[in-house]
Amino acid sequence: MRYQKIPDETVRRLPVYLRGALHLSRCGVESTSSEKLADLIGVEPWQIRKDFSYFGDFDTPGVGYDLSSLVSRVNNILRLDAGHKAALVGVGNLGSALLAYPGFRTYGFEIVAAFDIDRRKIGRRQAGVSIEDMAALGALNTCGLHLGIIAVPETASQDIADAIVKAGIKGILTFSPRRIAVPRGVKVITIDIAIDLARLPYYLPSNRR
Amino acid sequence: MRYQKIPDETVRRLPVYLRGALHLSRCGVESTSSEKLADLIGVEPWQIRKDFSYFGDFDTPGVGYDLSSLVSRVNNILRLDAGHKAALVGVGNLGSALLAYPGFRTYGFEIVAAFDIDRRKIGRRQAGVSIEDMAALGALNTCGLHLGIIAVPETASQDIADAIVKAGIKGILTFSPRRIAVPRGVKVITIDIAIDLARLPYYLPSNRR
DNA sequence: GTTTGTGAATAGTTTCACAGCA
DNA sequence: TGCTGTGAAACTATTCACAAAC
Repeated sequence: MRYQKIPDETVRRLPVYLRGALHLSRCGVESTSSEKLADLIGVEPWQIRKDFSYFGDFDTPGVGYDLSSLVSRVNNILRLDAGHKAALVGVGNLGSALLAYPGFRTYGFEIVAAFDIDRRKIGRRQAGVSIEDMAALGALNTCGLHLGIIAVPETASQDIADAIVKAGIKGILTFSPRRIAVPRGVKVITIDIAIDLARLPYYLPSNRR
Repeated sequence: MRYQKIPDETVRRLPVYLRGALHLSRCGVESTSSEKLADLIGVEPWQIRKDFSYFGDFDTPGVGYDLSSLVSRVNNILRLDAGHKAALVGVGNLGSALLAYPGFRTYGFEIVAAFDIDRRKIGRRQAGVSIEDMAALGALNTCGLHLGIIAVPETASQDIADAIVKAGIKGILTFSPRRIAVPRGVKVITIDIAIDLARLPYYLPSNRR
């Protein structure tokens, strides 16, 4: 069933499977089944099998998944195997937390550059990265970076996006809830922290449903 | 078309519409059309109309949406109109950023209690909230709080979830990527910061699709 | 026996096109 | 005329059930 469109939902779940597989691996487990993995991460086993089936040739029936080949296969599909360097723009409260966040490493990401507009922060080092002037964003060009993380106030996010796209960034993770417009070929993923909380009350007991 | 199952995807989009409507409202606009709102937030107009149609009686055809009634209607659907008080557990890098995050207010949320395990933090005030000992989590019971935000290290998240559920929390927003088991009737929403970044490379140009 | 891979059935969501109201 | 509300069509994703592989 190779060579057809991969559902976006499948792509969204692959990192979840990857995390589960890495976790088991780190615990010394060498192979697993769709059922065990599903239990661990909280999905149904056939969902995992179906998702993997889009890519074909995952592993042999009857035997389960070999964790190390599973990990490298998913890493390869997601293009994570080479590792990725990212630039962070905005080193405020959230930006600082992101700089220190250990979870990026799980997927081979590393924040190697940070920019801010605040004179008092420029030149300082934080979590091993030195904070540069936003005006120097253009210099990204030469670094082989193609991922940017935006953690600036809402009103500035479009300007920053324009600047980093000009500097060669092809993928943006933004924490600003405002929509940002980018040219074709640039992919934006938005994490809006408050918006997920906003639908929690709807699902609380005693709701009308 | 009232009184049928509301799609989860619709519920997920309502806060987006709400934010757009609030934004226009704050800019002095009094009414809008599905097309203008759609343009602002980056969806298609029929999506908005369809989503609203599940709830019936939104506004009169031919005239557009009155913003203030739109806002109060959506607030009411999402059960945001009474406001919500939340407790934060874990005041590390991320927790501190969340305490200072202004975006929660958009939806009527307020963090009114914070807990940490670190003796040096307990008793201090941060962003107007005093940090309490995690051992005092049980005292939540009496506060009329039913939302909890978990920003503790992965390994501790299940214990914290158990503790706050015991203290009466019905809705949890967790930033820990590990699956949390909760009793029926408790709703968990997970924000996994790194996992969204992990699918960015897949969508980058030069991928095999 | 166990476990995967996958066509087929079911469920859910998006998109369209247009009737109906102001 | 302009815009919403919505049934129906098209599309996408989930779930099942079981054949094939070990």
